[in-house]
Amino acid sequence: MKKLIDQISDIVGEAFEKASYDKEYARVTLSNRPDLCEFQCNGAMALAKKYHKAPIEIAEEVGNILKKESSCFSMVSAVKPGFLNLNLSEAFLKGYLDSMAKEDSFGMEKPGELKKIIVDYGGPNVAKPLHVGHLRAAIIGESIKRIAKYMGHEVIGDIHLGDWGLQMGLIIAELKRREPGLEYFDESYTGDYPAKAPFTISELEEIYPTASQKSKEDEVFKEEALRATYELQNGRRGYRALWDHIMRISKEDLKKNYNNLDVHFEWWKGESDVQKYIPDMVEKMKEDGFAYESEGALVVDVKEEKDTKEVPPCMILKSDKAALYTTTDLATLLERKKLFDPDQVIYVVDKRQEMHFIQVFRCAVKTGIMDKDTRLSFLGFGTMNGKDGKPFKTREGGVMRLETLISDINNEMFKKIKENHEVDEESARETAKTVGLAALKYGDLSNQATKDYIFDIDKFTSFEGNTGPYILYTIVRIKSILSRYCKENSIDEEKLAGTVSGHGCNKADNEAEKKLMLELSKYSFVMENSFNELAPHRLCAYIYDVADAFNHFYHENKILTEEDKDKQTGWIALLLLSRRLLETCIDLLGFSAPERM
RNA sequence: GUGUCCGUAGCUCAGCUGGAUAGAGCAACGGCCUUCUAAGCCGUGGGUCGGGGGUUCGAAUCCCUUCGGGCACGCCA
Repeated sequence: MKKLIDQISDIVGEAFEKASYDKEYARVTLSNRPDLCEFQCNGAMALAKKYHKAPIEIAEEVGNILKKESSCFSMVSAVKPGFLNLNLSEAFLKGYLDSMAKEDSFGMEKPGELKKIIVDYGGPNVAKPLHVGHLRAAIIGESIKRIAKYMGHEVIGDIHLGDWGLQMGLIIAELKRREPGLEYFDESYTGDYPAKAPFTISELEEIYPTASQKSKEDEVFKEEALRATYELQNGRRGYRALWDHIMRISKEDLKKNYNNLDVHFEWWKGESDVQKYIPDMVEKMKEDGFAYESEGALVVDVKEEKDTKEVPPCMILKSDKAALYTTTDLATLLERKKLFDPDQVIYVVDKRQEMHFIQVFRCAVKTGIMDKDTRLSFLGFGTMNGKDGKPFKTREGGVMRLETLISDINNEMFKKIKENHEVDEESARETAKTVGLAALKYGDLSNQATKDYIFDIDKFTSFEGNTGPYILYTIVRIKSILSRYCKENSIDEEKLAGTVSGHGCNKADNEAEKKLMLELSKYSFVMENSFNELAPHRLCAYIYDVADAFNHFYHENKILTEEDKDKQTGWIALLLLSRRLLETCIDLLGFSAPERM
């Protein structure tokens, strides 16, 4: 089904043609003056010069044709300089919404070309707890992934673990100092290693920062860590066994934490998975003449003529011949090409890494790791700041763990729920979790991803105004009316949609009802837009508008006590559509609504 | 220094490929609960869109310049 705005543009376009004007100028947009009209076409003003005619004349001409020949507008008027103002007829709007209600995805057309897309988000390091720095990648990435899937693309989310390199050596070295007697450190040991790890996740989380700090102060220890890293990477049995333990325990913990955020990855790949590609990849770059030595390191030039600034060469190997971040990212692309052959890879990463990814993308294309027509997208997000405008910290100045943040929010929500209603402990806890997650995610996603934003726990948990809880509250209201309606009329709730589908919505008979219907009709337009721009905040703004329109409608019309049963049925159909649409949208944002709150 | 992003109401943010009187939320003030959840609704006040030029019939939006801030600029990830 064509988007409403396109349908109208087509109709206006025909009128343009009939008046022998170029129909390219007939594009209709949403009105920026809702007090004057619902839609507008500004084409007449742009055409004036071309046809040497006053814009208002053109607008009037086209307007007259529309008035005569089209039944889909309830108002057509040409105004002042040359605006063509349009209001949709109630019958046309009803027809459009009824089609939306019947079709999959509310009639949104799938893109002509379905793509294979990898979304790279997450990027946590093993053995380190998730902290607020990981939050944005998880929230934004998950939403982008869900939206892309919804559009019909084949999408894979990859966590891309930081599970290789010095950090692992540090942990092993520190462990060796603490418990040198363990069999993992005995090189003559040939038996099987224990199935149980010699540490818990909380010990692991303490070991890493300790070791990291120590390596900065203690040269000898640093040497040990480097050596352990080297030995691990060269397959020392005991170290490999320890690494396996670290990975297993960490992944388990990560999974638990990401599950709490309702964030899920299709691939749990990491840096370690692609090490095997590196030697051949580097060798080929040398053979093909792309990689050369510079200041002892192996680099590939990636600067281009159109650059406005200096783009340093992409470093493949350090002067000590060790691989680095860039190398691993290139090898990762190589593997992705091999395993999935994506049309697009979207990196949801801190925007400070932009230069690095420019280098990697260019190098990958230049050296033939990726095809030229594969789209490599960098979605850089801004920093999460505290109320003081500086990077978010705990009161003590440390990094706040994600777990702490989530439980703080949930507790605050729980308190609020208990204050508002009499509910039992267990269901209040459950609701608090659902509402808390919505508050957190909506608070993040409603801001433009690329900008820094102020993370204000008080604001998010106050849940008044433009917040996740407000959206949920609206949905809960709708659900509540629908279930009462079913009870009063002895209808099985499951079958309600079928019962009213023949009737459909009403031809709006009041301003509030029409406003809601108009908002709902924008759905496909907004959805496409937020995918094309990788902008979940557009979806947030939209559902806020829908919720706002619904609440207005709710206060203007008493649905359950309406005596005109025909009208009431139409409203129920409208509510069903509103609920389904809102629930679809919040699912794409990564949260859900409770039954009551 | 070079590059890049940002600067919109007291605060936090929107503003679609330039369009008619710049919008929300919070905070402030005033209304609305015997009727579908008041986590709601309605209303009032609050802005020379950092400054200055330019392009255009028309600029918060495009270009230039200037001021202020964030960030990035070869062996960390």
